[in-house]
Formats: sequence, C-alpha cells, structure tokens
Amino acid sequence: METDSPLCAVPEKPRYHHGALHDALLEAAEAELAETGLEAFSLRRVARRAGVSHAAPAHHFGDVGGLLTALAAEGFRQFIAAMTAQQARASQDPQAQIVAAGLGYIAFATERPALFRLIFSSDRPDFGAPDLAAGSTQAYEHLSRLVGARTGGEDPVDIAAVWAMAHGLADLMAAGRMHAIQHLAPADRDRAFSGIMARAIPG
Amino acid sequence: METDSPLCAVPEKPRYHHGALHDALLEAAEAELAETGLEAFSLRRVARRAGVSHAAPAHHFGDVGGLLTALAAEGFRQFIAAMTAQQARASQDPQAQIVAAGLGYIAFATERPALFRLIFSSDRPDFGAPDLAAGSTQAYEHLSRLVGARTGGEDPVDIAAVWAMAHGLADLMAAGRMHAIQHLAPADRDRAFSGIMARAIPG
DNA sequence: ACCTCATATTGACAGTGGCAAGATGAAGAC
DNA sequence: GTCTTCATCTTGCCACTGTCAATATGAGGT
Repeated sequence: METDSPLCAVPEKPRYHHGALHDALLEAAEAELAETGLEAFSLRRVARRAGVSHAAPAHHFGDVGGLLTALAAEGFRQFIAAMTAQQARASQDPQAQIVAAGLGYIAFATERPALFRLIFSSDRPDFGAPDLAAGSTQAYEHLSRLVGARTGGEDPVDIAAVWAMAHGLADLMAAGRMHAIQHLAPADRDRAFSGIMARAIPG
Repeated sequence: METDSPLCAVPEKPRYHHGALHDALLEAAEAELAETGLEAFSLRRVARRAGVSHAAPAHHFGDVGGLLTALAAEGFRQFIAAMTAQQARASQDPQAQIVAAGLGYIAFATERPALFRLIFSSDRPDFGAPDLAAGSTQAYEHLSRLVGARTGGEDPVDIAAVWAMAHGLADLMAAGRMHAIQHLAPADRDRAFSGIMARAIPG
C-alpha cells in the first residue's frame, strides 16, 4: 500500500509507533505545566495531550520524575537564554550586564512561573541527573562570570549577593507578591528593578 | 459513669468525638509537611497520623486547600516570630535590626523549608482567606516598619530591595542551592549573610 | 426522659502514578 | 522474499489520593 501519497498533507495519521514521542511529550508537558501549574501537573494528562496512552511516557522518561527532570533541564536552557537576551540589549559595561541579566532572570520568572518553580523550588526533578546538573551549574557559572568581570576576582559572596537579589525579585514577582512594584508601568518597573539590582554590586 | 477516674493517666482513650481534632489535625499536618514535604503532602496521611478517619478533616477545614490555608496562616505567625527572635538578639540600631530580621527570615526558611515554600511558593493555600491574608500583610508591614525606621519614609523600592535580598537568600538556602555559603561554618555564614543584607539598604 | 445537631465514620467515585503482560511494526538476518 | 528480534506503544490492573453522600455517635439543652 502506497502510504505516502503525493498529496498527503496530514502527517498526523495515527501510527502505532509515534516516531517522535520523546519531543512531543516534552512539548505537551511544557504546555501542561504552563496551563495547570506544577502542583496540578499530571502525567496522564500529558499523555492524553500528546494523543498517546497513559503508559507511553514511561518508556521514554521512566516515571513522572524523569519527565520533570528532562523538562527542568530544558527550563535551565531557556532560563539562561532569557538572561543573555536581555544582556544583548544592554551596553557592554560589566555593571550594566549584571543588571540586564537580573532583568532577564525576572522576566523568565514572570513569563514562565511554573517552569521557574520547577527548576528552583521543586523536589520532583532529579537534580543529580547529568543533563539537569549541567544546566544548573551552567547558569551559576554564567552569573559567576558576569560578577567576575565587574569585580576582578570571583568572590563567592559577591556572586551570592547578585544571585540572591535577582532571585528574590524574580521569585516574589512569580508568586505575585510584590504588589508595590507589580502595579507599576513596565518602564518604571524596569527602572525600579535596575536600581535594586545595582545595590547588590559593591561600588 | 465516672469517666475521669483519679488515676486516669491516658487521655488517649478512643472516643468517637475527638474534642480537639482541629488543633490535632493542624499539628499532624505540620509534622507531615515537615517530614514528607509539600509536594507529597497527603490529607489522608494527616488523618491517619491524627488517628482519625480519612474524611474527618473535611468537617473542620473543608478540603485539603482549607487545611493548607490554616497551616499557612500559622506558618506566617511562626515566620514573623523567627524574625523578631533574631531582632531581639541584635542592637536597636535600625540597620542592625534589618540585618537581624533578614537572618531570621533565612533561619525560618532553612529550618522549615516546607512551611516556607507553602507560604511563599505554593498555589494551594487560599491567600484570599482572612486569616492568611492578615498574616501576609502583617509580615510585609513588619519589614516595612523596619525599613522606615532606617530611611525615614517608607519608600516601596527600599522595602522591595530589603525584602528581595532576604527572600532570595532564604529561598536559595531552603532549596540547598547556595553551595558556596552552605558549607561555611555557622559564624562565617551569618557574617556573610549580614554583609549581603547590608547591601540592600542605601547608605 | 428525649431531641437536636455538630462531630466522626463508612463506602463509593473518578483520578493518579506505576507495573506487568501483551500487541504492533520497523529493521536487520538469512 | 521470509523470519526473527526488539524497541515502542497499549491494555489492564493495583494501591493510593481527594471529595462526596449516607450513616452512626454522643454531648448538651429541653
């Protein structure tokens, strides 16, 4: 039977072997996470969204923890990308780069709160897994380099200060707790964040 | 029937009506939260721990959200107490009081990570409920007063800076992510935290 | 003595994650 | 070509969860 007819525009024909289930599940999982949040995350709903049986994910990710681990690894990549995106719009001045990275940190947390919580405030992913651990250390080293470019040496305390300031703003914004700043216009908000971030850096 | 005999040393006789189930459930819930964490929290396990049927909590708290709401309200009280406890050990100097409150903030997050996440990084409690909302605003006003005593006026940006710095340190410590500081001796750790907290305050 | 009603239990339901057994079909061996 | 192999996916089951309805209990007021 000639399955691939020349005008077959639908690649979604129901095949038993999906072919790209791994990526499809990751995509569905990210969408589910964004819609329902981390605490209501359901492996079976992810499977349904991907149009596959409830036990299919197990073969690719082991269990729900495995899926969340893979999702968190991807989350860290997007997290770093959010910081570098903001840095690209700022001047090369080391201080400006740190502030910009902070704005990217906050933007990621605000725009993808569930993913942010997954990578920073959840016990469900396996942070010992190679992929995820790599993303985590990569993010730390990204910040570490930025602070090093500003201070000369990479003092762990300086790094911690910058990190904590960005993370505190981001986490409180993601949780919707910074009422005083949340209601500001975007430009004023960014100005306020920049001023606050600047306090974390000595000088 | 003389139920309270003079040498009745066991108040744990199995009565149908518990009498103090509300408080007993809260206590069991807090213990469960501390042991299993927020993400594995189970209403039925709480009921079992309190020695009561699985549907008993519903009568006192409605549903699991109601129980977590009550728990979060209690958590905010303990949170504020942790800050004031540290402040009592510090000098009356406004700057020292802010730093001490930050240390209390961090201590609470480190010693009760699950409760900390419940009140700051969870969607499950109903933060619109009067008790919980009161605790939340009380905590904010506590910080607000401290910053006001230092700066004169209560600038929302100053408050946000102090709050974010304390929260960032606390949340990253609770998650076990501040490796550079986590391995420090307690005295060195507190010195580092104090130095970092001081950066959040202008001057 | 009786009644009332908040308090607690039992039993059911749909939903969840994980496991075992089987079905499917793609890729390689002959 | 046929046959075999084996990763992939499904079905069916289990224990567990939160919530609801129906029922049992007993303490306090009449």
